[in-house]
Amino acid sequence: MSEKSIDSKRSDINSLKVSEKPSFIHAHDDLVEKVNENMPDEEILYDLAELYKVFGDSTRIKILYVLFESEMCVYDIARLLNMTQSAISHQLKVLKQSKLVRYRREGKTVFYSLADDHVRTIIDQGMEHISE
Amino acid sequence: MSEKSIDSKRSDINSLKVSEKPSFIHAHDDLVEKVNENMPDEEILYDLAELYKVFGDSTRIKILYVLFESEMCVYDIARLLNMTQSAISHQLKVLKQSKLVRYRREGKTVFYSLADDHVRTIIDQGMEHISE
DNA sequence: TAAATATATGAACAATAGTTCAAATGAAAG
DNA sequence: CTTTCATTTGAACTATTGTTCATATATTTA
Repeated sequence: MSEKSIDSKRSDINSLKVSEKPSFIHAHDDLVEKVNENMPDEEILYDLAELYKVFGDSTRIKILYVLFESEMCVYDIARLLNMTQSAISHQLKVLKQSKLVRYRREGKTVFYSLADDHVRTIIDQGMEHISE
Repeated sequence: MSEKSIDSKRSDINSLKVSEKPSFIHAHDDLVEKVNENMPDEEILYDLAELYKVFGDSTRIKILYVLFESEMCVYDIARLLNMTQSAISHQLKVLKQSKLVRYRREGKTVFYSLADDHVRTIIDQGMEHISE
């Protein structure tokens, strides 16, 4: 259980009076306080982690890579990745919820495509990192 | 079980002869074939997903945000995030293994800092995405 | 309306992962 | 070399998650 409390806005180290902290312990109060002030809200950091979770599965990464090149229907994505249509559909749902892909219906077929260009940038940077 | 087979290099849809595919099913063979040719190797896509998994936890995101501002020792990070020192140490290990942070020892204390600038770019892009 | 195709969904199962707790290292100071 | 502080590590527990299987929904056509 890692994503438990998203209600408390900030860490509360600053709410401790200096006098309550054991003085013999190595600690850099001024630095901690300064950094703490510049931290984004807990909720934003949580949402950010949720976004990266979506990228953190190789099936979804493959789907995104496929959509880099062309919009594609569910059945073709499944063939291309050699996976069941159900598995792909489940993952497309996740991608849809994160607004990373969009879709259009054409008769019985649903075509998926990339939602915006952040996806490319994020993946490009990741590629650079692992290529070092 | 999602990250099972990393040995097979590419999807094998193209190894099916056209005559073996049921003809009544909606499919776009030429498109699938073309996209398949441009797909990176399975292993690379797997590593990429592994990298994003590291970003996909709010504790680790917070640690990275802290290190944006300053190098910091384990104890102070734990105080700042209001978590146990052990939990932080476990997560720092993960970040270390992905080469996202580095550390230097000074006496009993270990200071952690960001490894390179890809981290900032990736997180900045993620921030942009969720801010829309 | 019934049949066929394309996609979506829900429950179940197995595997993964984050935190806690206890204990082990590592380094400096007495 | 024993004690103290800082960090690391391993095992256990729980929660989360990706796939499968069966079934449901949606759209077109006979």
